[in-house]
Amino acid sequence: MARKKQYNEEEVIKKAMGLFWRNGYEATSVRMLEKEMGINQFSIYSSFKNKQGVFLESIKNYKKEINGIKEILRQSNNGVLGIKQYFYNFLEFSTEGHIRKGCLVTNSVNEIKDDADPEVMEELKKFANEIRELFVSNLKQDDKKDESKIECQADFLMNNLLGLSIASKVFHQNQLENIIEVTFKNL
Amino acid sequence: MARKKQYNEEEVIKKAMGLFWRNGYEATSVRMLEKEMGINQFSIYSSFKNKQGVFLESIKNYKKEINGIKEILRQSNNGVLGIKQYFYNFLEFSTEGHIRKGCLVTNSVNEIKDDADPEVMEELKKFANEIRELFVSNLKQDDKKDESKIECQADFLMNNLLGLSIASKVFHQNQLENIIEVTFKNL
DNA sequence: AATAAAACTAAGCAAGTGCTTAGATTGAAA
DNA sequence: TTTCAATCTAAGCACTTGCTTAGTTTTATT
Repeated sequence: MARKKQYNEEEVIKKAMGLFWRNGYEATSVRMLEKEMGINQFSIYSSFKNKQGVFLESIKNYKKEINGIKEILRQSNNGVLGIKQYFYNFLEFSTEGHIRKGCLVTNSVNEIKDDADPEVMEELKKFANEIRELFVSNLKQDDKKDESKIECQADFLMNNLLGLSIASKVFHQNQLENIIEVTFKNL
Repeated sequence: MARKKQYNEEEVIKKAMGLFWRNGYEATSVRMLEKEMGINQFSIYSSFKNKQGVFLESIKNYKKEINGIKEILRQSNNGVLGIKQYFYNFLEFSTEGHIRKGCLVTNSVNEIKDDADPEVMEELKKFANEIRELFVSNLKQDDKKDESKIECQADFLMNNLLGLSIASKVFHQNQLENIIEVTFKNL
């Protein structure tokens, strides 16, 4: 007794995610989302409540895609080397054609004002910590490291991952590879 | 035979810089600049041409303030240790009250779209490379390091500096200190 | 005191923002 | 085949954006 949706919500979110990733949150207008997602504003608002809703859903989708990479590492079970591989994957992942997009989460952390959108910020912090925990569990796979050293190294690795997202916009490919090599040299 | 300006351009730019730093480029409107700088829109446009002009001038001012720190290090002449000190200074510098603002340049690199504002982007890249060169010259103060190793380490250090700017918004103070310690542990 | 150029104020412009709503279209159940 | 709620389109809402302009005030020089 009703009409069927003419679009698939997951499909249109993927497109929205791409736009947010390339463009940033604020710089992406609902009109642009309309075009990119290929659906009318009304549909956007009825499916995702508002622009923030589209963004939160985009972050969820991003998580899913990242989880794909994470899973590979978790299974490989080779500690620090696994993390290093993750860094290289990340470098590829954050590049589209010749455009370096960085990491959607890092970009957003930097853009979104803590107090202006606490809900989104909370989501982003959670995400960053999930990756950090992944690093911790991988570091534990290598023997003879005490707990506190592992925590420090995880922070250090996160810092370099966050940095790469920005560095990728300013530095050349070979510099980015240098960075990864030096980062893992003494771990 | 003309009226005198009722404001000092350097003074109002300092205020503008603070606002851009806290708020980001896009999120700062000319109306907000009016209030913060304490002058009328007309004056803003006649002194600095447009919003981008105010921003470029703000970056120059930021450079000046950073140069203050840089000079201390240059004179101290103690290589890697000098850079480490710079990192700690940066951490303080990027904090105002309890609010972590990160680095104005890093924030901007992340926000400004390469092709949308190439002029600003060029300025930011130059700035990043100036700091990198400072690192290179400090690294050379320590003996027995070959050229290529120094270049790699400079990239690595820049990556950690860029990272800190974002990490400071997501992690706690002690984690930030951990990061610096691990970064310099094996240099 | 008269002049005129620079600096000021404040109103206003077109275009863009996030979001809503009135009305036409669809399509599965009655 | 009729019904009617979900889905669509497109126009429009109030508000903000960067920037301009008409008109007033100031002030060093004549």
